[in-house]
Amino acid sequence: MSAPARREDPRITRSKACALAAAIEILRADGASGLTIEKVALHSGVARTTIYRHWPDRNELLFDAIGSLGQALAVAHTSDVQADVRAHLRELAAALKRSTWAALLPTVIDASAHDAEFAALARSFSSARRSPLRRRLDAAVVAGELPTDIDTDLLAAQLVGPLFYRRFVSHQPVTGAVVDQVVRITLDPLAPA
Amino acid sequence: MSAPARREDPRITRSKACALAAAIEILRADGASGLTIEKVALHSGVARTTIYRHWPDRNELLFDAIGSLGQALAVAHTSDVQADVRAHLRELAAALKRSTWAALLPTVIDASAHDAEFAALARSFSSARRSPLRRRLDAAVVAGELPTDIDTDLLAAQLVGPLFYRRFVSHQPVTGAVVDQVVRITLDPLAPA
Amino acid sequence: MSAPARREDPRITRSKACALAAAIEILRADGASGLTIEKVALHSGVARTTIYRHWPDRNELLFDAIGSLGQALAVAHTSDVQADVRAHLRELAAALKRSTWAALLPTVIDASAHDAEFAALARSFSSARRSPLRRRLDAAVVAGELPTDIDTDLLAAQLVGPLFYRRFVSHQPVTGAVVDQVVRITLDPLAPA
Amino acid sequence: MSAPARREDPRITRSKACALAAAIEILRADGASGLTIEKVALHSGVARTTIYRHWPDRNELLFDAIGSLGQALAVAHTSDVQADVRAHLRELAAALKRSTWAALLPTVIDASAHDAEFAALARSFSSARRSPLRRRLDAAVVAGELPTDIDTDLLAAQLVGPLFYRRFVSHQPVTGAVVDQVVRITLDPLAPA
DNA sequence: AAGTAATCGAGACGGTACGTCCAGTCTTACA
DNA sequence: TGTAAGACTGGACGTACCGTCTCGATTACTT
Repeated sequence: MSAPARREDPRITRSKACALAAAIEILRADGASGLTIEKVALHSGVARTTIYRHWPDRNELLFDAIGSLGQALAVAHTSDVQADVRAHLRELAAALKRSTWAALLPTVIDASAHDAEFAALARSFSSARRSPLRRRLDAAVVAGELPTDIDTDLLAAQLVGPLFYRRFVSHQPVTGAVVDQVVRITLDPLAPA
Repeated sequence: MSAPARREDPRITRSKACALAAAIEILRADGASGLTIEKVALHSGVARTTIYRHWPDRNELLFDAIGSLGQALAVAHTSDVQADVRAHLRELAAALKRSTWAALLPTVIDASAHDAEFAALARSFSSARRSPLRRRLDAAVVAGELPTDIDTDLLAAQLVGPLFYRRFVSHQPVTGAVVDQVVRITLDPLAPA
Repeated sequence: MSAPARREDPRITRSKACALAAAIEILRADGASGLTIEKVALHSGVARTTIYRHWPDRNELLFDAIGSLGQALAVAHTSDVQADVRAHLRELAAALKRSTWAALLPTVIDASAHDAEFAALARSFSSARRSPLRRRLDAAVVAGELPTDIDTDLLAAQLVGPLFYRRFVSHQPVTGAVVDQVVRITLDPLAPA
Repeated sequence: MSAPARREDPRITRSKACALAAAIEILRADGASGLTIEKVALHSGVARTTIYRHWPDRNELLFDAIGSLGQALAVAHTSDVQADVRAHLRELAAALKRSTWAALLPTVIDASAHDAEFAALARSFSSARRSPLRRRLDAAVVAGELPTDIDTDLLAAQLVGPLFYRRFVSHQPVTGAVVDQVVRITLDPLAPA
């Protein structure tokens, strides 16, 4: 929001950036359990000591590295909710399949179970990601495309939940057909007669 | 497939049982990241060496400890699918809230992302858990309570997915109202006219 | 020996004085191994950088701090060498027991073994300290109180050496009786008949 | 005294011996301040962890390394005290000049000032070294070669003290002439008429 | 009195060593 | 033979200082 009163020492900026980049790289390659301060120092050229100067411990670095990853997907606002939602879920399905974000989500989820800070991160992550969809649904309610007696936040969960479930719990593919059935069964009946 | 030529040495049985019990205990208390061979040895009285004799490494022990936990929930078979499903989801919601199984699921999910063996475990876990529900839905299709042109496996995911999503991803409560809306929106329209 | 071309910047003077004072303080409290640039900076309020500006490294600071400590003991010049020497050795014994100088001497000795500069410091230290005694002995030779065929420098060592030995090597007390026997055995037979 | 109830695990014996040997080697080369667990591990091939298993910290290892060094010099027992003492002091002078023991003595002395354990080591060191000389002097007293009203322990200090003083404090050479004057001035007058 | 230069504090940086914890392998001695 | 006990190598942890290095912000001197 507001610009920092004074700008950060460029050396700090540089060190942090280097370390973070290396951390993300390692994360991508070896997963969260492979993220080691030692390795980050080696790969980034930043001294171990310096890394500790900026992140109190391994977890904080992991946290930051993951935190610098989330990127919400936009949702189109045409006159057809179902089409908009379907398009969004297709993008989500693709992201779940390929993105680094999806690859690290299990780690975040697991860490959330034991660490309050991570839980907050995870929450903000998912709510930021969910909110575009939810806003679209709210708009649909306003537009009379959906009934008013409905919890749109939960509805959003009903739309994306099955995709997450198949991706992470049942380890089944998230195909276009899957998206289609989810959207059809969930939204079709809600459309005004 | 053939029965073991000789019954297992009772000492081995004992050592394994002790170690596993201690492992589960620790898992419950400190989470998966706190599961240390060292600690298991200490708490169980079984020597570190012995543990290594029965489990090649920490992960295998973790695997076994978690594997000895899964317990599928039964689904009633009355004449009312919706009621049966609703009851099942309520139990699931409760399990998600309180059970050790739910507490360790994130760990399994995370481990699955990096370890094929864990992925298999997770898959079998979830399919075993999902199958009673799926069988109930299949029965409903046969009974004409649900249309035939539907992927019941995916339908099951649509029913449980939102619950998992709220529990682990968005960290929102999984209340009775949640279950109700999910069941209503998903199954109501599928009921025969 | 020539006066500095220009007076030193008062800020430098102040910084040096503060740092040195703090260094001596720490030396007294924690011994030489506890003397840390970091601590000096903290205790003195002088920045670490500034300290490094005036002393190339930790050893130089240690060197200066110790160097600002030496203080030769005077020797009386009455007509009785033995009495004068005895009085001097008594003072020395007291200094060995209590003074900061004595507390730090082992450090100087040790450092001397590895560092030429320290060795020079130690040498000048001890020779400055020894010289009053030696001058008194020389005077005694001139006065005919001692034979002329004697190495007075070594004789001085024979007088003070046993005291140092007991203080630092054998860790035995240096009492008045000790001083008495040393003086008696060493100087008595040298007196003219 | 008593043989250990059970003999030590040969692996321990080996590890300790290797580490200690490397430590002494390093001590000889770099002095006590250069003795680093890291270096010992590297040079000895013994793992750092193992070293810590046997010595709680760097100081203990230093202690042991130095402690395994002391070796008292014998004193001859002919009918001539002065000659015996002179020979002994000559050997001592040589040891002071060349031996590892002498090279490390300043470190021991310094450490003794701050560490009670080291002080004890130093004391036992020097008393063991001094005792042969003292015994010789005692024998001389019994034999009537020396007066009975004399503290032989202090007399020993009077003989060796000047040598230590010149070696470590005044950094002057300890020549044969030095030994001669010390013996002559100290013992000559004590001889029976 | 203003302008220049020296000195200062604050603290980031790459390093070395510390002492700790745990992993996974191994050896020895006991039932 | 299997187990308990525990030593071993090895990797990473997080901490404390080291000595070097920018940076503005004073503070002293100079014209």
